[in-house]
Amino acid sequence: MRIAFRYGEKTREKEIEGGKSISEIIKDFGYVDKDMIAAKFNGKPMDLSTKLTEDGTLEPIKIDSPEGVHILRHSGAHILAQAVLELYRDAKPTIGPVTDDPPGFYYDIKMENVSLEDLPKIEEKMREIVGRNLEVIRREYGKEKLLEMFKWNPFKVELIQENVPDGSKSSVYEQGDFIDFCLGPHLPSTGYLKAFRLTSVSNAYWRGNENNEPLVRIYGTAFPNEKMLKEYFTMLEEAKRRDHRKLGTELDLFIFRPEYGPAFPIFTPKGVALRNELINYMKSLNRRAGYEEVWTPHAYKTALWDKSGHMSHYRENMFLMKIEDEDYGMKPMNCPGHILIYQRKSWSYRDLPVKFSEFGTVYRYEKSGVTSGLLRVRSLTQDDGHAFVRLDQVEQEVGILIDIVKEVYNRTFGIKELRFKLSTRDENNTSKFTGSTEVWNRATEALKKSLEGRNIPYEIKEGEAAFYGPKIDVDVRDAIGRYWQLSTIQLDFFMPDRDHFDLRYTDEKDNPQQPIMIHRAIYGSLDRFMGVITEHFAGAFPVWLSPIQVKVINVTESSEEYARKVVDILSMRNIRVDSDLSSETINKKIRNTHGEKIPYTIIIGEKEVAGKSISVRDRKNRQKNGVSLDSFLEEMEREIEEKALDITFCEKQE
RNA sequence: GCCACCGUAGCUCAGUUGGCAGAGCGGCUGACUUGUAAUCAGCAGGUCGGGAGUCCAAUUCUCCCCGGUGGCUCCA
Repeated sequence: MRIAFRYGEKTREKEIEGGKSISEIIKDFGYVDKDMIAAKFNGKPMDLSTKLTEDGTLEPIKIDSPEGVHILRHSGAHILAQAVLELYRDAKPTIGPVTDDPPGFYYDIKMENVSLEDLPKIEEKMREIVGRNLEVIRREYGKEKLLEMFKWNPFKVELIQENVPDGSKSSVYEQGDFIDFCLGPHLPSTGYLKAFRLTSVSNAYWRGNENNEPLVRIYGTAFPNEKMLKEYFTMLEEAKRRDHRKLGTELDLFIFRPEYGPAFPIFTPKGVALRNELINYMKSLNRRAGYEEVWTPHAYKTALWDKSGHMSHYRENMFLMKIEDEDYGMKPMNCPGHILIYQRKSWSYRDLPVKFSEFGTVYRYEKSGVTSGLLRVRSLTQDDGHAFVRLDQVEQEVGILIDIVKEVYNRTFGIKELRFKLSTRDENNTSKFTGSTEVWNRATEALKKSLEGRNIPYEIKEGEAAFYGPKIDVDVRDAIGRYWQLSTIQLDFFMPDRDHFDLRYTDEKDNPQQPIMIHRAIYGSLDRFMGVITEHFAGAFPVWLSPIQVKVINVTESSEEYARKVVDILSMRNIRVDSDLSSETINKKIRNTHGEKIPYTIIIGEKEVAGKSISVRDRKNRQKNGVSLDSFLEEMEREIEEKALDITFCEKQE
């Protein structure tokens, strides 16, 4: 057979006798590399032990390549399962995949519960197995034989039944006494797994369904070398320091009182300062985009929620109550309120689009297990808005919104990593979606065009549209690498229709028409957004957002009066200023102001009093002495006005 | 919601054969008057998440609640 061998830029070709293994063939080419753990044959990853019988191209897979790491981790999962089986005889491994996010692997195992303290023991057993350097052997068997081999493990039996067609063969991987039903490929031997660690233990259900058997999920990760493993854990610790729950407490932005309201955030003065800045900024963007601000109540009779469809589609997430023998519901969404405002008069096609915005606080019952800090809560304030548009206006309106999303995230907040998702109707299951195919298609096309016209890469999530229309969602990562949905742009043909609110406008031929509603939020939820930016900035907010923008500290009592004067001037200029004029040492005061991540600290001592000046220190430890208060104010007001991401006063030349 | 782990002062955490509850930070008071990342001393602060049980005795053991954290199909 004819084999081409490619590494790097070079390709060589040779006639090879059929039936030789990949590692033998590669050796024939004179290639030796101890980091090679597998190879691609015609682009498909395979074990080094695979025997080739046909022509093709071979390429080595090195342990530090993306494919190599994947194989490494997959073998890590197998070694984990082997270790568990050696320690817990009754354990029954189920599935053990590689995960990208977090980078690593897990194995779901039916076994007695283990805690974090058990992990070192399992890890040690894994090291022992690695030390044995067991050869990893791939074997193929027919379905009957596989079922026989795994009859002790009902989960594997189920997997075999499901994945191996009758009469066909599939593979298992064997290392020492351990054997697993698996497609592979894997490391040549267990000794290649050098840098790994078990990270956590959790719980999952067979096939992710809570009605199925609970399984113990053990997480681990592996890297090509110790150095990369260490770096990964350093990065994780850094992420923990950025956790908004920790920073929120330290910086005094919000509190929770779970005994009175689990997952109901309470915002303190500093948190509200930040929140108000976010709100004011979004209000200006909304005005620019033609949204008129409105305000609607927090509760309505359920009659409204019946009409909007929430009572039938969203009931289990609603806070319901009875008042004077009438049923009421806290609002889970603002849209019906905005519809009432639309309905107050009649509209011509010339009036559209009609757009309303509201910082509307909504209440949603979330299952207790899914709430998380500010990122998933039960009372949240949306920067909500609804546009009532004609079908021919959808593309333009959505385009305006996408531009705002980009401006807000990329430019103003410096968040580059956005994930756009287009959720569409599942064509094979149209029953759960309302409206005509034609309208769906045209609307979905309009969303696509708005994205593609701006060269925005996006994922299509088929079947994940809301029942009332397709949508674009934007996700952002948190400190631990989890994605959270923030912005959303949703099309809705459902609430305006005859069965619901029967919205109208009059077209150019004097016929009644139904507008399409666009539900949109840029921050999504202010609460979640605050959590995300707290982690993004690691609590060191740009000046315009900082709850405290400047702190004034004095060196001794003799400079107190002058310091107070500086504080007064700053606060008259609408700067959020704090001061520490106590008898603590200057060292301590500086330390504190750094801990509070305050952008600028003004230091007042005898020299400043004498020179009618100030000294400014920023949170990056830079300092400018003896400058005028005016020049500082001017620069700071510029930073606030421009929403500058960086603090630069102290780096400017005199 | 389900499962695992966890719950001690405002915050971070100690506290083992079950025997009167601790530290640091923060707060308050006083002394000190300090020039660039923790001055010193004293004081206050806890139903050991809540309830029930076992025991002479429970923060500690058992059970039930309430919360928090992580996870709940990235398939073999």
